[in-house]
Order: sequence, then C-alpha cells, then structure tokens
Amino acid sequence: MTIRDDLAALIRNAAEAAMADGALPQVPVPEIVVENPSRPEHGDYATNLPMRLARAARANPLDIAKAIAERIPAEGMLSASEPAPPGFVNFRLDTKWLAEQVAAIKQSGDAFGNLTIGAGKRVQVEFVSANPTGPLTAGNGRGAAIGSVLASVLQAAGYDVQREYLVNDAGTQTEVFGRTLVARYLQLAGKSVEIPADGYPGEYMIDVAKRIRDESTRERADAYANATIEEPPREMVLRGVDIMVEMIRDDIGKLGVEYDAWFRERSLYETNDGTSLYETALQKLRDQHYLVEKEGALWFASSELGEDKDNVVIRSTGKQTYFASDIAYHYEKFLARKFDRVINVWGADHQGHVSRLKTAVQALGVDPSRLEILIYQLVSFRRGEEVVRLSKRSGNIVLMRDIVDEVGRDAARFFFLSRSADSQMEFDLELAKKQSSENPVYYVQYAHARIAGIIANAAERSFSAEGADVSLLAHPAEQALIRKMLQLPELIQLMAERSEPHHLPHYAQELANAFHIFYTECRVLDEEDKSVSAARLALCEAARVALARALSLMGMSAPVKM
RNA sequence: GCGCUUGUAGCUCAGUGGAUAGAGCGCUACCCUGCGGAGGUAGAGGCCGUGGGUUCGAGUCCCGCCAAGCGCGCCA
Repeated sequence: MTIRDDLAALIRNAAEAAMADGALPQVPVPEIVVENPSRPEHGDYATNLPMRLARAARANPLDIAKAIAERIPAEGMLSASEPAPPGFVNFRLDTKWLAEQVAAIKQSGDAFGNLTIGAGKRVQVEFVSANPTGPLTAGNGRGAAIGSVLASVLQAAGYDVQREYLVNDAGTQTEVFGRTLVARYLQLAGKSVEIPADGYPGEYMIDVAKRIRDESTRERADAYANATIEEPPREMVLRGVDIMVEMIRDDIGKLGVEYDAWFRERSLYETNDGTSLYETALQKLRDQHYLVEKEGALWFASSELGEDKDNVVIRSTGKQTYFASDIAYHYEKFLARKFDRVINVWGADHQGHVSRLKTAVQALGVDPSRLEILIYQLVSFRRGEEVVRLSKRSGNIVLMRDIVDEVGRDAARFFFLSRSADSQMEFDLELAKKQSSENPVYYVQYAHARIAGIIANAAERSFSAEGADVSLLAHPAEQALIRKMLQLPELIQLMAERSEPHHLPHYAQELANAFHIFYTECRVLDEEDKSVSAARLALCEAARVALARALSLMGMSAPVKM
C-alpha cells in the first residue's frame, strides 16, 4: 500500500461516515483522486472529491470538504487535513512520521519501492524483436530501454515478468537473408555471383559466411560450395540465423539488456502431437468462420470485426504471411503459456499492425485488453547539423553498439528512456559524445557517488548511524529529501499501471536534486553534534538506497566514485 | 485521401480534468576557512500550434483547421 492508497481509503471512509451521520446526503462515491498539489502551502496531497460530489449531493463543495476533513483525524502519518476553497481537502504529512520513514527505507534496501499490486500475475514484455538479418540499429535502442525498464518496473510492482525476444526466423526476410548468405559463401569459394538485389549488402554477412565455412566439415563445405542462391541449404540458413542471434545478444548486452526467452518463430510450425501451433491457431479461426478464401489467398475476415479491411493469412503462393505467424504466436502466448497480460513494445513503423492483431486476438477468444501494444515513436539521429538517415540498405547506418560505445551504456539508457514513448525524440550524437556536466546522467550518478563518499568518510572517522534518533530530521531540506524518496513506490505504481517508464529519469533527477540541496544546507558529519550526525548519516544511507534503486530500475550503474 | 502519434520557454523535453504551467541545457548575476563545486542560490525567458465545444474548472477531454513524423504490400 502506498501513502496515496492509504489516503484514498481514509477519504472514502470519511465521506461514507459523513453520509451515515447525515452530514452529507447519500450519494455514490466516485473513485477517489488523490493528487500532489503543485504549491507547497496546499500540503503534500489533496483530493478534489468535494467538487466531484457537489452536483450529486447538491451541496456547497467547501461544506463537503469541511465534512470530510473533520472526519479525517490528523494522526499517524498526517499532521493536518484541512478544507480549502473552492472544494479541496489538503493533507500534510507529519514531520515526525516522515523522519521515521528513514529507518524504514534503510531497512527495505534493494526492495525499497516494491509493491504487491501485480499480485504475482504473469506478464510478458516482448521488445526489440528485430529481424535476425543484421546488427541492431541505434533506433532499436529506444525499444530496448523502454522494454527492459518497463519489465523491471513491473517486477518491482509485484508481477511475475518474462522478457522475450521474438526471433523472426521463418519469413520472407529470412529467405532473403539465406540467399544473401549463400551468395557470400559462394563468393568466398571464388565463384563470381552477385548478392541478390534485395539482399543484405552489409560486410557482416561475409563474416557470417566465413564463420560457417570455417566451422563446417569438409563434406558439408563441399555441399555448401555447390549450393544455389535460389535454394539456400536449410542447415546453412539455420546456422546463419543462430550466428545473427548471438550477435544481437551481444549488441543488446552492451546496453545491459538480458532476456528470459528467445522465442523462435519457426517453432510455431513444428509439429507436436501431429499438429503445430500455427495449424491449431488457424483452425480456431476457421472454426469461427473468420477465414475466407478469395483471389487465390486465404484471408482473415477482420472487416467483420470492425477493421477497415481483411488481411491475408496465406498467400496465393501457399506461404503464410507474417500476420499468420503473429496470430499463432499470440495464440501461443495467451492459450499455451497463458500469460495474464502481454505487452509488445513496437516502433511506430509497426503501428498499422496493431489493430488487426488485436482483432485477431479477440477472434481467438482472448480479451484484447490483455494485449497491450506499446508504440514508441521513431528516433532521429544527428551529428551536429548533419541528419543521419537510418536504413539497413544505406551505408550510413548507426548501430546500437556504436551508440553505446560512444556515449556509454548509462547515458544511452537514460537518454532513450527520458522521453515518453509517444513523442518523437532527437538524439544528437555529437552532443551526447561531448557531454560532461551538462549530462543529467552525471548529475544523478554524482549524487550517488557523493553519498557513498560521505558514508565511507563516516566510517573512517568513526561516525555511525547505529541507534540514530531520526526524529531529529526536521530541517526543511531533510524533510524534502524524505518526501521525495517516499514518492518512489507511488511512481512505480504509476509506471506499472500506465506502462510509462519515462518518468524514472525525471524522478531520479529530482531525487538527486533534493539530496544536493540537503547536502548544501545540512552538514552531515559534525564532531560537535554526534546525535545530529548519526541521524543525518541514517538519512544519507536511506537516500543511497532510494537513489540506487531508481538507478537499478533504469539498468544504470550506481557509482561509488566518479 | 484514410489511420496512428506529436505540436508547451531560445534548444531538448516533463506535466494523473483542479488552485499562480515546470525541469535540464543555454543566457545573466551570485555562493567555496567545513563532509566530493560533476554542487547550490537568484533572475530573464510562455497568446501551452490555431478556432470552436464540453465542464464549477481545460496544457490535459471532444470536433474542425494548420504543421511534422510514421503507416496504409499476398514485406516484417
């Protein structure tokens, strides 16, 4: 339970008590909104419930506010609950109670901020899932940051989270990849062949071909040397995809991302007990009469379910489309693995696919609200004035690993994360490279290093937070820092509920700022006053816990020295 | 043309229908006899794209318009 939840319960009880007393007419109580007022004189929390009740209750909002405020005693965590015009009830947290939270935060340690709202429900976050046909591009970095941090946040909120990468190893792009691979292989063998016009011209394909050549037995190498571009050997393609997956794993590992599962699209077509997931899923649609044949192809009749058009599932060539794979894949997610909630993190270029997939999921008998597709707008990159075009075909491609090598993992993550998924972001590599003190990453990490420095210094000089009287922490800067720390659990709740991890970097900056102000205003280690020193040292330890947690949720390091 | 997203300070961006719209960077002026100055304080800088509407109350919700990005394939 967060402070906000506790308050909401108090407010609801008070409103109901007022109705029971006859102080207010009996009307339905809407959902309680507890907000953080922007002005400090309005307290720490406020509710607008009186204004929301005014119409139904046919009463003056301020009178309602009085009736509610009277029934919420200023005790425990609250030092005040007061009505305010035009119809708010403002709440103030108690100084002493706040001070006591320092001990609680310290004790929570790595678990600080953890919630139980997820109730152990199983949620899958699938992100990046770029085709295994080349290295990850800089743009994939945004999906990686959003997906991995969202997963961490959900975990903190009490969900049972699985991070997944879908390896598209069964579609048209894989075929193109296979043809390119054969071409490169044959070139290595001295044959004069061209890589296909629609193939992947990158040099990495030569390395993949070399590696396959070098690790092959003579027998197999001979067979490969006689392969044709039209019919790439299955083993060679599979091995090529494996090598690409390894490379992708390395790339994304540079950003500090690890997955729980790498799901192979191909596995949807493997038969188990005589039938594949793909066949089962399509049969289910067929049974519902959602599959229709026309123009020689098989279509999903999504227009019957409100879509503006139907979509092809099996081409007239007999080959399934990516959409068919995706239907089977989501059948697998919901009906085989039985995730309660599935979140797919996609780039804006996949937007057009959202609606029909949700429709398909619905047709499979799954409540589409269990599938959330988080679209992030594309990132544009520039080096100073020069705009960098991103395309797998152009030579001027920026790779994810280049970004990480240039600006560092922590900065890359922080940058990618700090804008809402809905807004386009501009990443100036020039600026990111030369960043020093203007980089907010350092501001936040510096705060952590500073705290660590004080704590180390304290140990050397025999200061201890042991048995500290935290009730001494009444200075406004101390109280502000504690307030800020206590916002982390509520922020985790917000981010988990709305799938908005971008609040974390902003919060981390605010927390760091609160610490820097405290540091400037309050001397921690003072030989003249050991008891205040002990209390402030305890506060530092709590601040370190909170800051380290925020950083670790973002997948960033919490340096002790800089 | 249709769909999705966006438009907030010079720049990059926050902003759960609430009370006087914020941060960082940049700019101006300050603060070091003390624990890490990669810090702190103060200031300038806003018709929240635009026109309507809903509401006690709109940057936030709805509609139109303008502008930008992405998509609209039997690619993924």
